[in-house]
Amino acid sequence: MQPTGTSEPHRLRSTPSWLLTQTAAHAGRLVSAALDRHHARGYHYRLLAALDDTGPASQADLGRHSGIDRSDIVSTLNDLADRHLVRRDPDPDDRRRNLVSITTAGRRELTHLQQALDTAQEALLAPLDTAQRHELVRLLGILLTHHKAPKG
Amino acid sequence: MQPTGTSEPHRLRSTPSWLLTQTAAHAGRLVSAALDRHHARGYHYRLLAALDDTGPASQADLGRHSGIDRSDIVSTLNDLADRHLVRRDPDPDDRRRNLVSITTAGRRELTHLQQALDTAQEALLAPLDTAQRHELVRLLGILLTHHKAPKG
DNA sequence: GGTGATACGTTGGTCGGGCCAACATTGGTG
DNA sequence: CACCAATGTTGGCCCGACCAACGTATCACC
Repeated sequence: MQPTGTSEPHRLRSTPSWLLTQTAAHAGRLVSAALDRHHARGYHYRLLAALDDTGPASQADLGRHSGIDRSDIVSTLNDLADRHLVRRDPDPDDRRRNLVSITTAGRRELTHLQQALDTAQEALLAPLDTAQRHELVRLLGILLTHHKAPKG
Repeated sequence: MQPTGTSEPHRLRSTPSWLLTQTAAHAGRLVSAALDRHHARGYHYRLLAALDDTGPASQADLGRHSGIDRSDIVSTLNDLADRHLVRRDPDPDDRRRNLVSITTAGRRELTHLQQALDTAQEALLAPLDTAQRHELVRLLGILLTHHKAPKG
């Protein structure tokens, strides 16, 4: 691979943050395309997934769980509620909170999104064998854990 | 990994694209903060780095080289030119092209940005040992190569 | 040599994800 | 009771990644 025409500067090619953001961009394109076919975006999936994992929860909790800002939760939830994939009921025990729960249709939709996502993962990781995939996930997991709990 | 309080859904935690985009987000925050101290953004660094690597080049070539859209090259180059970090001269051999070259001040600025970025990389990769860092870079490189040359 | 396709720089948008500030309401604690 | 913290919501901002369109210039082909 000589400096033939159009490859990245080696300066960037060996910069971890560049590799990360670029690979993430590719991943994002695959994921967006997959979700788009179901008229959904990343936030929609994330919220449904979080909801399915935790059961009914307040919007603030959902936000913390999925890494989405409180304010972004609102509009995403509006979308999902409009399509009846989610229900928003006042929490009787704390009138500040909304108790958000996933509906049957929501769970069904989540299944579809999940399938689409799984396919996208496969496309993303195509050039890696099983061991490499696990190693990648492991390394990324270490980084993620480290940078989200800096207090330790 | 028990459902302890406020961690991500395991569903997401084992999804490569999620790990990638989240880690990339953390990386992006570190990098942005580092560049911000020099009043620069990612595009500024990328362009300077590409320019320093390739030598004087047309905007289109710079775009291909750095993965930045032609249209975004324009405004970024405007910024850099305003600060005299870059020069834009008409290419005598092809009057469609601008020949963009990095100035001495630009090269000096690039050095500063590079130092800031190196520090950010270190912070980003802190929890990984040397072997793990290399492995991560290697795996990401494989993915990147694969997804940018789908013809192979 | 003329003509049609292609490349270039530029303008002016769009979109998604990640943020932040502010405010009213409600809850807990001194 | 007074105060502070949390919640939902509105309305904004930024950055990176794109896309369509246009005028100008160049190239390839007949």
